[in-house]
Amino acid sequence: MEPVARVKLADVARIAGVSVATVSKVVNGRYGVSKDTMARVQGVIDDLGYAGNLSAAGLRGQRTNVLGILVGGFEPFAAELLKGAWTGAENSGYELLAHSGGHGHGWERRSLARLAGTLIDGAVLVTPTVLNTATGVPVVAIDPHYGPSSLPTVDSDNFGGAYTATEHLLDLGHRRIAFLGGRHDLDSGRRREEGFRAAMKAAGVPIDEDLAVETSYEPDLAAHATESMLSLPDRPTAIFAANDTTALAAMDVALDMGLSVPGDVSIVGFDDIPEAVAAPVPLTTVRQPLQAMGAEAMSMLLTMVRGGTCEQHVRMDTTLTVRDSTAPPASTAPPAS
Amino acid sequence: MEPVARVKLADVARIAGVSVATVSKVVNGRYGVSKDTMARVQGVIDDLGYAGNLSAAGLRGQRTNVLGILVGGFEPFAAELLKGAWTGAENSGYELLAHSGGHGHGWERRSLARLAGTLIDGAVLVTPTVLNTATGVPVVAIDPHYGPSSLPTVDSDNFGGAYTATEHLLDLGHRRIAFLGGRHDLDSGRRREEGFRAAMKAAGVPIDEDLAVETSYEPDLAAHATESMLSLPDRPTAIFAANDTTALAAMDVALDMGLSVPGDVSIVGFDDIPEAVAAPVPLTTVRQPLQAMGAEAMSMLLTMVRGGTCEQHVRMDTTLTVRDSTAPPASTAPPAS
DNA sequence: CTGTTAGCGCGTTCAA
DNA sequence: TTGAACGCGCTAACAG
Repeated sequence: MEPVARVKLADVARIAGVSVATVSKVVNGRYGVSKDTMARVQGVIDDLGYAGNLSAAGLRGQRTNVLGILVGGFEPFAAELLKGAWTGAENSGYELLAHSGGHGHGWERRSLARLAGTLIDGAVLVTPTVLNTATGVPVVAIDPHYGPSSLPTVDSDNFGGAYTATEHLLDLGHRRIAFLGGRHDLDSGRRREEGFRAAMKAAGVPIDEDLAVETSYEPDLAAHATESMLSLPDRPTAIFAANDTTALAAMDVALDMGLSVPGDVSIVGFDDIPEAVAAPVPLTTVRQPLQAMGAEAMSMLLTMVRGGTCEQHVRMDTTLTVRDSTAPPASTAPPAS
Repeated sequence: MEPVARVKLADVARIAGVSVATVSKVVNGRYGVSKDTMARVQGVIDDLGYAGNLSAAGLRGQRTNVLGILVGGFEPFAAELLKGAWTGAENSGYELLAHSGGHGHGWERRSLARLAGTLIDGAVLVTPTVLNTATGVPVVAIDPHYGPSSLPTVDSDNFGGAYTATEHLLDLGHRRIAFLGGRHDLDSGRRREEGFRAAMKAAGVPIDEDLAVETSYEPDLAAHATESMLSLPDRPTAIFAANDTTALAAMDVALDMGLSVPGDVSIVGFDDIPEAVAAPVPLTTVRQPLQAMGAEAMSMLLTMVRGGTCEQHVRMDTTLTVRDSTAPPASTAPPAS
């Protein structure tokens, strides 16, 4: 026994005394229905609270008027992009469907395959690493594997941001700087590391490779690495983490170890997620305009689904946002200017 | 000519030299396929990168292993709930689909009708005002129209939170307090107003009804109302807004008018969205544990889709979070203790 | 203007 | 162990 029968097109048709085709036309605002019939059918639709089944409509028709945002998970980074994408799609006539496809490798291709064409008319892909563009619907990538690719892409100046952040630490007098690297399978991750290394090199400061680790942006890995490094006899005086989540994990560890931030160790992050400013010690970080990036990607997608063409690559600026987690190293006098 | 053909079950079957039924069994791990066949089919699936179409599978089958979070829009409040719901669903074996159903009245019923049963096996409804439970799938409501209803519900102590916030302003010495009310069609909105009124009454401070307006949580309406009230000869010395979004809109207006916050006017919000702490003047607000609420709702939903029964009503505590947007009124000495 | 009909891609009988 | 056939709810041709 079905718990409750959902009302379907055929129910409306039966009660209104017309065929399903006619109801479909009314629902979709197609021409070829008399005013009378339309009114009667609409009345039944309202009475019954009928709303078309998205799966069925998508499976049969060509369009759904729904756009997708495909992410690995609803974490703070993706959530900011979501907010931006939503504002970018307001009054566009499209509904939004955000899909969290699980963490396994290749989720982006899988998500796309499962949704594209039938459920969504186009998609924004967040940090995709595998790009199989054979999907049949317009796709825009945010912060993908290989910077600008075959897909229209939105990213930010990761190299410049990392360079500036490292310079900031160097200017404060830090020399022993640890680097919590991100994901090497993302263009952004590699560029942040390049920016770090370039700034160190330009300052003539050698990098202790034991202090440069990769975390894949996993907070747990970052926490472990931080604990090891801060337990060293000659521990680093500063940590540059390739994203805020790992920076905050590092901060937690440092504080738990009884160290002062920034007194004993300075910490810089990357992204400027909302959690950065709300941290125990407000985090100095490289700001990416995440909401603007989401809105821009959505705007590009809208252009494409409407048949237009858009920029192949939009790069946003990053800005260093200095808060309370960075200061000169304790044992060092401020650098002579 | 189709742009690109998506790979479907039939393609896999053809290339593997078996029927679609066999491929379907392999995909869904059903019994009745020889090891050899299974391996060959799996190989083709991997080669082609096949992933089943969600619409078709949902339309035909009974379950999709996808849970929905239905919201009016991806704004900060909903985004926090999303983050929590995501953590609550990790390692559950379910994918998540967040749907932003547009702003029209009745979006929650419409969203549910379009997704439930075929696309999603259950749903978390965020601030629904119309609850037609005839959907056939388990549903959990967060912050609904009428507190605990026929649906399992998660909310927070809205009355107590508003009472405490008002007391805070009264304790600081404020007497002329404006109230930017929320949505009367939400239980939470009415309770916040009740809390405000109860605290004022308990303190013996009369409410100037001209200073108590409803904004429906619309920032524009809040901004207008604030501008009017702050232009009064005897303007209020404090504003209690029923949510952070309207509180921040009020703050913008006050600052734009050249007033000091909290020097000229104190402002208190409700929710503690991430934007509250990042505001020009960090906002004093009543904190709802939004992420915990999202996680709890998802956990209840998981229990239900797995056939269990869950609490009918979970109420979370609210806590006043004092930041920089509140202070004693300028012209008044601190109250004698 | 209205109704009949044929699938969209898949899961599930049931027969081979 | 495998495959053919049916139908989920809907849209789009086309026929009336």
